[in-house]
Amino acid sequence: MQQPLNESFFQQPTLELARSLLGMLLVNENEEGAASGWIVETEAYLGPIDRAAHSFNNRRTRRTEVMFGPAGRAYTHLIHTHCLLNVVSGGIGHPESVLIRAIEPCAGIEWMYRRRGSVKKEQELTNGPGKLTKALGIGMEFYGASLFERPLFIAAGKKVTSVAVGPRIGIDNTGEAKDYPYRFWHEGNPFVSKG
DNA sequence: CGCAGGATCCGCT
DNA sequence: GCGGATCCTGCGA
Repeated sequence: MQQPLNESFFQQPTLELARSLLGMLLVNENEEGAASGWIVETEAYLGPIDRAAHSFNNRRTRRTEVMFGPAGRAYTHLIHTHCLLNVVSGGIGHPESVLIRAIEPCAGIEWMYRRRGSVKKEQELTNGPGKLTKALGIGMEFYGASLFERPLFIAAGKKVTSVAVGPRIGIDNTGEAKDYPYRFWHEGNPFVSKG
């Protein structure tokens, strides 16, 4: 049984947190058991100065409210028909977050296949931000939930030695912000969404 | 109250 | 590789 990380893990600058999250284990426990995967790809969103972030210019609405709270909570939001999972960082009053873009399946793989429906290859279960939330059964009901407490939490995983850095994905129409090197991934891992 | 657009995925070519 | 699905959020009137 995995143990959640201490809350203090999340008390670090957002870009360092995005790097530190690589290799950590994302776990969701429910009535069926536990499904989990190692984080292999993340993206940082630095609110006030980052035009690509929902919290750009400190925009504060019901949707972005949780990012103004303490670090270590979950910021979930819908895009098209999918749910995306972010880790809130930056501390109180600093609306920053880290998007979990891809994970490598660890436990509960059979349930992931069941939730993902027609997917046949293990690689396609979790190699995208909308895919991994569906595979793990994460939805908007986790908005604001603490990621250092069950049932949805982050635990110590394996050490990632080879880290690559580059621009983010899917945000082409946001001026200079699209070129910021805020994306981190485990180099060579086949479960990364691109590259 | 209506409209424009988005941190995506999937199927088909 | 490309285009459509599909629906909520934010903003302006």
